Amino acid sequence: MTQNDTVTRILDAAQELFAEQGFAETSLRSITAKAGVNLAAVNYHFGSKKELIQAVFARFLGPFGKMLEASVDQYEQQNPEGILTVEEILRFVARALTGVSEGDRHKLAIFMRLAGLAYNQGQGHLRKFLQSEYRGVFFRLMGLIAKATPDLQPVERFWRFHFMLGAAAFTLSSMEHLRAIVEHDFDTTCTEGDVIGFLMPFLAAGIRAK
Amino acid sequence: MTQNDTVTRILDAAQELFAEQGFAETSLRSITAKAGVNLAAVNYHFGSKKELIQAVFARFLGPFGKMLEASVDQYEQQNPEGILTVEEILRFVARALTGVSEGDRHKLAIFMRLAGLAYNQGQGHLRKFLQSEYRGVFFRLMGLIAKATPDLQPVERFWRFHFMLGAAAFTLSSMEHLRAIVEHDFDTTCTEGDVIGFLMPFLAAGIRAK
DNA sequence: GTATGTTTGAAACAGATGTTTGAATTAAGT
DNA sequence: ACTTAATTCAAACATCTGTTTCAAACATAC
Repeated sequence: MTQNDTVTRILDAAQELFAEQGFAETSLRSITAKAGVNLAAVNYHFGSKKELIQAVFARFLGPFGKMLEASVDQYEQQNPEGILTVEEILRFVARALTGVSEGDRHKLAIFMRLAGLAYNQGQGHLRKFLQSEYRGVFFRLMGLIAKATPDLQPVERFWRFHFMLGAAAFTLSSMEHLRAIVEHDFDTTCTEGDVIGFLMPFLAAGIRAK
Repeated sequence: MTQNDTVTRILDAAQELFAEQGFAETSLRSITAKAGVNLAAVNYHFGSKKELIQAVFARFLGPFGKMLEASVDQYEQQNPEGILTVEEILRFVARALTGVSEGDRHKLAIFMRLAGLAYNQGQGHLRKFLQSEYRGVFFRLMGLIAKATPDLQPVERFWRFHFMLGAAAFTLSSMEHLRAIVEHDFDTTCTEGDVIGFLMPFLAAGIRAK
């Protein structure tokens, strides 16, 4: 009801509108209108629109990183010297993603869109913010993949890792649109879990091709 | 030298700035300034900013579609009843892409970045425009892939097609940045052809996983 | 060379944007 | 209860946006 409620409602509204329209296309006025708060509340609580975008992302990234590291830690404690397969790594990632985003359908799409934009944009506040917050999780993941694909040349593994990242970021970030197409063209519905279920064997097969 | 020159210079400048900054983030004033033309020239020659965005795409997508259809036509004439493998399809696409963008080494990366942005950024009009103008090429490609993967469920094939699209768009659009990382971290250089050489087996293995 | 249609140019327009202000309201501390 | 700090609110601000205007420059045809 006091500060926390306003902050949360702004984050919720911004998250949803960002997922629907993108960042530049979403105005602070539409966010505050949807949240039912005053326009000035954004600048009061977050400082600027950029910081609001980062806050939306941080609210997802923080728990995701912790959840992923926790499951990996737990595995490595129970299986010292154990080596994860690619599928197991992907399953850890998927579980962390869906675990964090459960209860809110757009959270995953937002995260992926932000990740994709920050990666594509050669510079900007998004990329810097993402790099500083994401670095630890990123390198940990890379290390696991390296262990799982010992007979792959480092350079090719680097590229394949980014192919995976691209397929995931690109598809999951526009999942809403693609799911609408599926519903229209194939008369079927796809849950978020279905898409991830399709995605994982694709990625696993790609990374150990040939 | 008169009209055509102004139109071309606007398209060139817009193409480059869109790829660097995105659509919503690029103003008509920055475009006309870079092109060295008057601000009103955009609305005079293209009608609106939306139509300018579409024109940028049409200039690349038109020749690409024609070149792709031509090579497929030629193949089907020489090999009636022949069925292309996934690798051969990808090679046709790659050849059409590099063929259209030859002469400008960055054109492919720019277009891929634009394509990625078109998916990720809002721009509903772009999606509709691309769907209505290039449905032919899209469905033709889909049909070829369907023939090459007969034992795949249509819905899963749809998703895998977009996984491929995502891996390609994401990676090729930020190829320059990723190549810089490779050079720094692995002390090796990767040509554009090398990356495509890494990409194609990854995609082929992914689309016929399991 | 004059008339006609096309393209450019500088300026203004109408509206939306992120941000700031300062008073009013609410909550917290003592 | 009184003070103090935190929060909300309506309004204004400065700037940027895409678009329009209309006269000047240009090319073209007769």
